[in-house]
Amino acid sequence: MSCHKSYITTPIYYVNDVAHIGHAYTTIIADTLARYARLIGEDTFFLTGTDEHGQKIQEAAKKRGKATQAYADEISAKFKTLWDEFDISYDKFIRTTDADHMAGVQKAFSVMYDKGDIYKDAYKGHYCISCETFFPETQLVDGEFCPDCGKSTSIVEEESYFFKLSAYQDKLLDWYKNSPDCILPKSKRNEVIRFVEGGLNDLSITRTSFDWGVKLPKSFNDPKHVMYVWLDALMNYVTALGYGTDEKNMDFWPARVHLIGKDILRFHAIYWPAFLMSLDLPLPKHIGAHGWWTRNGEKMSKSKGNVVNPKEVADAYGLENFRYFMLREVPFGGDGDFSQRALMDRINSDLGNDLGNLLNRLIGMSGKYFEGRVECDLVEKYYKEELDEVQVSLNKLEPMLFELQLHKYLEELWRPLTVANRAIDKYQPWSMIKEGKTDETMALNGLIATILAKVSLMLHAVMPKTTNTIVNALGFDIDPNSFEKIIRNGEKLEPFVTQKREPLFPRIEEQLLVEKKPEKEVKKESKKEEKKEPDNIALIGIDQFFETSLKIGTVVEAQEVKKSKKLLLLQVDIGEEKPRQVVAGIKESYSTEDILNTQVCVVANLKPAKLMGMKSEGMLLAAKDSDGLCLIRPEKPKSVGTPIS
RNA sequence: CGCGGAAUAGAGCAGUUUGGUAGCUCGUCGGGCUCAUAACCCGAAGGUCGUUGGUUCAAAUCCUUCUUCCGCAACCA
Repeated sequence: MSCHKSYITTPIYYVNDVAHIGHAYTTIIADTLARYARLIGEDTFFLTGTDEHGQKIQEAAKKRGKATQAYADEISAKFKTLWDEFDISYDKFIRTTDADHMAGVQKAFSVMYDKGDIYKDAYKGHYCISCETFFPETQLVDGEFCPDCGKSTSIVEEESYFFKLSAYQDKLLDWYKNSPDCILPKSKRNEVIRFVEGGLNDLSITRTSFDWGVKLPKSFNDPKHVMYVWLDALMNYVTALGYGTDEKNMDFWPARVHLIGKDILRFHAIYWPAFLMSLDLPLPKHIGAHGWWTRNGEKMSKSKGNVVNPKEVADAYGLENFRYFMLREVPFGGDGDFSQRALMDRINSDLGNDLGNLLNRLIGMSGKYFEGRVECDLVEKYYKEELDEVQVSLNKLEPMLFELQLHKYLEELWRPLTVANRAIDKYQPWSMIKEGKTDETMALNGLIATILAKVSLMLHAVMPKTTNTIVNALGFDIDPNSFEKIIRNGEKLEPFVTQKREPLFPRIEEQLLVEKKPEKEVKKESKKEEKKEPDNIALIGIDQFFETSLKIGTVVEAQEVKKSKKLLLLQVDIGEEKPRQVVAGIKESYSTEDILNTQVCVVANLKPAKLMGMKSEGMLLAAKDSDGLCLIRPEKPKSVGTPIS
């Protein structure tokens, strides 16, 4: 092995989320790699955990009337429990609220600062308080207003520490170019390269607007700052190994692979390596970004009620079957579709027919012809050709795994099963036994057993318990020792005796879970969810409501905005001298014909904003859910300029 | 013209670097077999390789036109 230490990570999951299939997918891929690494005898460290800092958590806890830490404890425990139920073999579950993590982050901050990569800036102007974001002069609307929310930006309001990300642009590009596999799949690497080539801005890495985070080291004597969530979160990958504290496991660094979802690619592929360079730490070998899961071809969303609950699926169909399905079904990096049909097909066809049934055939034949005895001594003598064919497939496997080509890995791993099933047909043991070819028949059973053993060993990382059940029937256990013997050294199986057993993968004839609820129920449910909202939103007085000027307007002109997916450029008459120009993000749901000469509700006293270079002097009221957007219109035509209240 | 990717059998995909008989999995149809979970094995049908033009003895592959889809960026007042 090229590296005898294997460090494998998942992201730390944000505790404001509920665990969904995406979390499960990342974690299962990582678990598979970790299990395989252990099986081949590598010293392995597998990390997962939770990200618990940030304003959102602080607010969420407050709303529920809980202490922030208590709230974080609660949700973090839910993730941990889920992974335990999912048989995830993590070596450490890190929490960003762990004392040694926080100490490590502070240490890193000092190191970066001493290196000159962090500077404090009183950032003159252009900080939007409500968006908590800085904007360069060029992006501001009319030289003052926030391009995001249109509110006035402030000049000296917020001070912040900055990380000199811009200084690492060339070094990052060198890394991408010199390490073709640093970001997988390759298409994502290209994306990152293009982005970095476009120029990097320095990164604001502290906040003063909330305090639920890691404080700066005491030596800075600057207590109002807490570290920004990405610096805090990303550092977990090394603090988990003892960075900045006992350094106990730092010899696992650099990571063999960071597994992530494609949504957080930029943080991992740009910020993280830059931080590491600043800390003079080596860079990870691979960053693997996987795609999304859809449900029956549709995007999953709460309002559609079609979110896949991984626990529910695992309970119904079997955890390891589900693992197999997720890894086999989609090419790494691509989006995958979850449907019970596809899952059932995989279980019945791949697992039941090809694998489980092969074990049954062996049990049947050995039972009928040899009272269950299976011996492998003569396998090579009679079936060399088949053994060689199997070996060709096995030899291809390992590189695929560490290149994250799990679907190809499993596809290739199934070839030996076909070799076995075909051999039975070809040599017809039921005829051989009648002809007195006892040795040949025994050897054929030995061949099947050998193939089952090898496939089980190579499948173990994906289906740990199931494969152990199989090899137990073949008289041994899966461990690094048996792996070494049977896979690496090609040793023969010891003689064993088979026993009848229930099929490993009973056929599934009907969907086990009730599919998507009827439309009406879904709507009810989403209404319920919406009802919850008011509890969380502060009440306002009527005066405050009247601060918003809403008016009826008629769209007198409408045209598409070129190069924009969402924007329409409208002229709306709201009873003033001239129609207002409004840039509305409704192109995906409304064409220019749909909206021309129709009436809409306009927010008339919004500060002007600039969108893709065009001035917008108002906004249209609309309701948006996952199915798209719907304008709010007067039920009957009203004269333009009519106030709404 | 912001950057990039993709379009191949009913479905999902490989093949394109380096032009030379279009392949895999599932599904469908036909046959075989009985050790086995209506499982297994063999065979067949099914594709003008998105569109236009070109280079070439020869194009899914190289160049060109257009169309559609998808990422990223931008943007959602």
